[in-house]
Amino acid sequence: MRPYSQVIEQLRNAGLRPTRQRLALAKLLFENSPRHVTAETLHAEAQAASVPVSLATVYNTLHQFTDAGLLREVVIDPQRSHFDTTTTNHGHFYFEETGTLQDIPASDVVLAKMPSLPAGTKATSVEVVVRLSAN
Amino acid sequence: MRPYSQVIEQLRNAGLRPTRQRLALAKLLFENSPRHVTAETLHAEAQAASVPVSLATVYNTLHQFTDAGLLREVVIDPQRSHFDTTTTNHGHFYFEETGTLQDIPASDVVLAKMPSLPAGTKATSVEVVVRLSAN
DNA sequence: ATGGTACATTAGAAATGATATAAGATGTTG
DNA sequence: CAACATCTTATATCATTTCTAATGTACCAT
Repeated sequence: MRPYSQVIEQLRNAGLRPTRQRLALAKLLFENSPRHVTAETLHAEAQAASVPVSLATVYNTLHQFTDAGLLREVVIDPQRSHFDTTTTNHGHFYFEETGTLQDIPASDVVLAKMPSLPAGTKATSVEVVVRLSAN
Repeated sequence: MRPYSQVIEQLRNAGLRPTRQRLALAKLLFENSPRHVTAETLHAEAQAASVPVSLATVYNTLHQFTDAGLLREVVIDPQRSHFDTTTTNHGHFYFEETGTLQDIPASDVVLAKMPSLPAGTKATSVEVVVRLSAN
């Protein structure tokens, strides 16, 4: 059994070597997928799991995974970047008090129609963001 | 004719004095509304218009206007915050190459239904973001 | 397999850049 | 004029990026 053969394959396709750090972070990310992390929270998790990895490497890895299509960056928090293991278009709830994210079930977000795009452009993502505060 | 009576009124309602700087920034913002700015671009505009105002004041003013409901903060760019003179819920195109924003006509963004919210929360905004790259 | 070489990757520290804060100077209101 | 808000400049903060030396990895030839 080779639990990461798929991730390894995707890393190779992206020209990324399957290093110890990348595999450890991939394990944390995808073993409990779907989930959302920030560089800080993932770094803290790695430390807690006794995976020695520097914060700079966490940042690099998150961006490399994003470029490789394994993650999606979610820009929703003015303070920090979030990353999502679900890479298909979908919406998010953002809890303003806690700064955490939650996926909106795809069935709950239905765009009646796709807006017509400016000439010469193509859409790289379509996202619906609902900001929430305590009631 | 008092071109800013409305803005002055709204500032007063928010407990903000209509100072020279605030009125000058309001003029830049709302005279060519609807529009989008960042702290940097608005500061540069003020300088160009010979309105001496510090960058710190621009930041403060943008947030005060946002709290007063005159502006809306748009979180869409991992690098900086954008502010929009249109405060009602609406969508944005984000041009990844240039980092600029453009409103999506409201008629073009129609949510088939509002997602059901987690218990104990209320939505403070609903936004649709379409990221664009060159075709 | 083994050793070697080129190159990718990592870590830690330092740099960067947007934004926030502090303290003193200035403006505004009553 | 007194009380207080606002502005400015400089400084602080914090997330993120960059730099550089050390280390790891892949590929090649033996």
